[in-house]
Amino acid sequence: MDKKQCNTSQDPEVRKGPWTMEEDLILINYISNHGEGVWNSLAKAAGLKRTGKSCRLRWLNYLRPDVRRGNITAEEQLLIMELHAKWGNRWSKIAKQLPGRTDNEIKNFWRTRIQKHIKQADQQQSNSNSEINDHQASTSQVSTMAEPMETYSSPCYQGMLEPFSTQLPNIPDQSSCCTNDNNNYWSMEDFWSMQLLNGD
DNA sequence: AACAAAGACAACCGCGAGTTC
DNA sequence: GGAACTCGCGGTTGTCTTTGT
Repeated sequence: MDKKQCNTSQDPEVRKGPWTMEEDLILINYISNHGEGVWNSLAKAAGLKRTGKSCRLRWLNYLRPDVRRGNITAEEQLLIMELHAKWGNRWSKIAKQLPGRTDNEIKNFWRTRIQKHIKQADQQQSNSNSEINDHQASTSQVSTMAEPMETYSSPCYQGMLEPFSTQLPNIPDQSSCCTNDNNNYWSMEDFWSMQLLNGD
């Protein structure tokens, strides 16, 4: 049997792309009633025209009641950077050290925020040290970052930590940053409140 | 006000590991 | 023992939003 078949079905019935609120509700209702199970069967049993894989991802990254959404705090940023230095791109491993955060969220955070800063810092560094450190400044660490930072000698990481660490005294309250500042997200807490009220 | 570029996030894909039969 | 199947991970792409011109 072709492994790909279970992942990328040719079935035109299989939906792709952004999840609708209705699909989210179906998935939440099904899991709250039956629990998590074999995802492919779950998708079918729940009546969702999605792959099991898609359902799993949606549940883990977005719908789970313990998922924390919203800004990553300075404290978390520091922790991510420390753990990335230790383990490299082991996002799921890093995510386990950050309760409520998903590997996908951390991965995206790293790519969009931290790599940008590294790139900038690296450019500044290479500009100032271009004559001295040609071989260091021209490494490909920004493009992949696939290895633990401990293997890198670039001083840009040192500079990276400072802006975050200086923010530490002003770490915002996590509960407020996750709810009040994200009006464009509909709250999963609402769903779970509804579930509780419905006695499900 | 309209458009383009950049940023941020959600979702998909391919692959390897683990499990079941 | 090995084929079939599922799960989980990391990389990549697509889409929506925000910002700048």
